[in-house]
Amino acid sequence: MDILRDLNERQKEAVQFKDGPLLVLAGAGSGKTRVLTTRIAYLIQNGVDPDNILAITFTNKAAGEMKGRIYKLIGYFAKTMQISTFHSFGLKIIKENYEYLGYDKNFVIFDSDDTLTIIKKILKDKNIDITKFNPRTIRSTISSLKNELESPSMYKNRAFTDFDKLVAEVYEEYENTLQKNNSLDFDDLLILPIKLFSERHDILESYQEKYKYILIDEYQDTNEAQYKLTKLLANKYKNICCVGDIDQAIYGFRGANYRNILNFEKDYKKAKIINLEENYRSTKTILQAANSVIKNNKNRKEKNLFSNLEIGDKISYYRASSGLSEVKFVVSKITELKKTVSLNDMVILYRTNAQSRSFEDGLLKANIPYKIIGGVNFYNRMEIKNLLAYLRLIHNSNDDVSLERIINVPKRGIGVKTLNNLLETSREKNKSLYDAIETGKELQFKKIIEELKTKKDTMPLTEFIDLVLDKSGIREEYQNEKTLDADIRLENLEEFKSVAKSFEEENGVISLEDFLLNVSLITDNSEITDTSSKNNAVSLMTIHAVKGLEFDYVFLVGMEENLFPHSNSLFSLEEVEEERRLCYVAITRCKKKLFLTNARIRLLYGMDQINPVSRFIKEIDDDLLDNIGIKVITNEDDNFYNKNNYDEFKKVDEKYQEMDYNNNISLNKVDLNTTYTNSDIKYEVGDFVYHENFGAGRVIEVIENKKNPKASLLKIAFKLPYGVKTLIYSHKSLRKV
DNA sequence: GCCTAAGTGCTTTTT
DNA sequence: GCACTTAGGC
Repeated sequence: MDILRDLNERQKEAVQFKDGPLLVLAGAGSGKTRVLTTRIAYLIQNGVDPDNILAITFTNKAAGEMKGRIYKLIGYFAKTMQISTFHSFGLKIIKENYEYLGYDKNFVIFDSDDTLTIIKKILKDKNIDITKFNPRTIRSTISSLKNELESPSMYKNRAFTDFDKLVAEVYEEYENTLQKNNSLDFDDLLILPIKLFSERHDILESYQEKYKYILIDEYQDTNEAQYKLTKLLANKYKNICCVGDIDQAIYGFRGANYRNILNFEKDYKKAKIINLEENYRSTKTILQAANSVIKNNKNRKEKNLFSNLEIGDKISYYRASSGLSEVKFVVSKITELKKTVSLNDMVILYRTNAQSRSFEDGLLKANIPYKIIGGVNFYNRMEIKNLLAYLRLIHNSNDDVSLERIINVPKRGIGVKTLNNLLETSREKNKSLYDAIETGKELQFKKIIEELKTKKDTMPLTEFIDLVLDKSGIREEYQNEKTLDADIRLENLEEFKSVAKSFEEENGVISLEDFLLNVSLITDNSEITDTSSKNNAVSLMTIHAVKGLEFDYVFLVGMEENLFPHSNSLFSLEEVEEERRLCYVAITRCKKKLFLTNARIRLLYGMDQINPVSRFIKEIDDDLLDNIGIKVITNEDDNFYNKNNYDEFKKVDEKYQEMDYNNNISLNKVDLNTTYTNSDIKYEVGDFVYHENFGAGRVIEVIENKKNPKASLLKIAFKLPYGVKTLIYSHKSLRKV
């Protein structure tokens, strides 16, 4: 079979390029995955041993998909090939070298929840006020440091502010705690292999020999650690093929650095570079919209992505009066579409997970099946985490974090006091909490675990899980409760068992150890949330989660300033540009028809927010947009709100909601007869104002300039998604409401 | 030690 | 709006 048959010239070139460094700059929808998979097949057809190929993707989903596609091309060989995410590849290396790295065989991986618990505990021990220093911020700072390969001692030398000094201390303590618990965090999965390779050249060389051909997907999203890891591995043979697109770099917040792409030529002399610029996915209209948005980024390389597909439909833009009416609009469109189109071809995309709920409600009411990808995690539910903690403790009795979690679950009368005593003893005797248990109710708990330990290797995993549920008393507790909530939790536990079962079916007999390690890798992002779905369902997900996928019909919702671009990003150009790339990713997922929506007022986190139209909408050429319903983006329209006081917003909105849904036209006739002038406005504390970028706000302080009253400043409180932000402004950028 | 009520702070995106 | 924490009564 001719695997090259359907490729264009550029794609062929990329596939056939054999030895040496190769960078493929692949625009959205240009057949990137196809090139990668075909290239792998081609290498194998031309004599490369599949065992010598390493392919790295970003998500488990992408890895799975790539495996499937290679399997289709070349069959059997695909099974043994190493196709995985950076993190699972790292885990593999660690498993093969745990002793050298100083871990016991039964090490476990802590997810971000566990690590947060550790950080909180360290802060408590140090008597640090948690309200002053946010544990999450500390955690993410430590994570960034780790990904930048900066050790606690290195960081100490350059920590000068109070916060930095604290982080340095906590970081050191945190690393000790992980070590003591015989555990790793996610970042360690990348760092430890690097450590291993840097210290042991012989080991590095054996891996270099094994992985003679390396392929990396989504290269623009690699961070320092990932970059370093690939560089080490590729250093000997330099058969490295990286694929990426700077315009789709959306993981800067996690330390990814798209400049790794720009530096490729410096890193690998005589690198071959191939541009893929023909888009096979989207209509001309959609592609043009995407291009007109992304061209506003200053930090990028100009490129010319084109489509030879039809012009297609215009993009529908709907500005709803409220969050609710935005939902109604989307649901009504889906209802209409589903008469002729499969629900599987539709997706609702949003910037933040919090936005999914209202769409869920709407779809539920309309009886439209949907599935949520990502979002509130199955593995994050209390009952699952508790069960996992049991399993982990059984597997690794040094795991203090898990022990603390479950020693009193279900209630055994072991409270704070007992636990503190136990902590004391464990510290004195330098033992793990588990080993420090000698008396009392704790001992009964220990006996349960001991008994389970002896049984763990005597039965299939699913049976063992049942045993844990019974012996621990978890099942009994929920059964006795007889509430809907408890029933759901029981169901979730059953669901967890079936996850274990499918692991067994896939891999044959699986040890508790392998199960735990595998589960922790999918822990933080699953696609299990699958509420009402059969085989036919609308997908809901964040834009981050949709990367790499495509849909005929895309609803991109919440196109408002503060939401998208997100309010946290507005203060830095770099971050706004990342938001813009995110928008580019969202638009380019769409094959046939794109819907953009937003709301004038929305209820978020319990408060009303009034946001301006997203700048990304304004960046799209007007003639590509088809405005449905009320007339939009005109100044008159925005002024409509500005002319009212805030309390009236809501009343007007209620009216709007009825009207714009049933009778769009009448809205244009609304005239409030209020005049508005820009000069000589006196502001007082309590006045409502409207700002171009931040939306509605309220004056909390007037800082007068007596000499020049017009230069007086105002302290304004804006209601942003997570509370109130105060900013100081001159009159100029504001309008009184 | 356990339970409840009240209070607080928060959520950008993910392996 | 929610999840998590804390205080105080039992």
